[in-house]
Amino acid sequence: MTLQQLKYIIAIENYRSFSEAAKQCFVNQSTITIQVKKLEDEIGIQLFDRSKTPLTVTKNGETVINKARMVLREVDQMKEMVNDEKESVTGKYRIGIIPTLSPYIIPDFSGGFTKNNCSTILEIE
Amino acid sequence: MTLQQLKYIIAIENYRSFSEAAKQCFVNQSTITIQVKKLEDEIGIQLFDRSKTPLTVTKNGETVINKARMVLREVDQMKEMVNDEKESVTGKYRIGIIPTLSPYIIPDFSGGFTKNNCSTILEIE
DNA sequence: TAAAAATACTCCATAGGTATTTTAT
DNA sequence: ATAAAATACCTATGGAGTATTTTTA
Repeated sequence: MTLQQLKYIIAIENYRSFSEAAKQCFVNQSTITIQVKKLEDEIGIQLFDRSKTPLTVTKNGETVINKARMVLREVDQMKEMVNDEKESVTGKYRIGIIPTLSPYIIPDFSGGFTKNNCSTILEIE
Repeated sequence: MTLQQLKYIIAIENYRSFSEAAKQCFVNQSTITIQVKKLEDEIGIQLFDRSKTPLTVTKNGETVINKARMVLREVDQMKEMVNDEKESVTGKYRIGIIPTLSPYIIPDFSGGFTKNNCSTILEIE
């Protein structure tokens, strides 16, 4: 099972079509066909019923696709959390400055340090 | 990002060692090294600090690994749900039988139909 | 000096592409 | 007849293995 396969089956459910899902995922139709079949083989169930047009999602398919959405949501959250943490710089900073000048030189950091305003500090230092 | 890579980083956190994680994942150490580096490159952060022995997990690493556990948990739940549904057969059944014989032939289905007891019925039919 | 991780290759499994055939409206 | 899915075949990327070198305690 790959995260790509999960994206594919979600797209298929959205568009009720292998061809359309392929377009939306920027791959060709045979890729979708093959990857869906691989996933179906791996978990041992049929996800879609292709005997009609448009295709239908099987009962098991609904279960799997709903969970697939949750999996990909977790992955997205992971990336978001990392990006948030990447921007915030943590640790201790010691700044030496003449008291009279400090209000003019040191900007407002009440919002916390970020890579942007922190690089400024480092340059001052 | 692959589900394998997520399994690798979880194993590393468990054992605080690339080599030991490799053993537990039944791959060799260079595979772990390379896959972790690929993941780190993809999400743009360092997950582990290798400059010490045993290695340490970075702050961002903790975040990612915790989320990785949640992702894999969702995947496991997906498989469980599918297996549960695979065993239960749904739909309507029509059984013809002489009333006098029914208590002797038709077993107890109060627990619902499963592939096991259902195949029995089909043979009777 | 003895571990653990990084590096340099090699191999091959497979994701994805192209072209064509089959199936369903 | 036409659009969609399946199939056959090809290519190339990358996951994993082996061997070796660099680190760290």
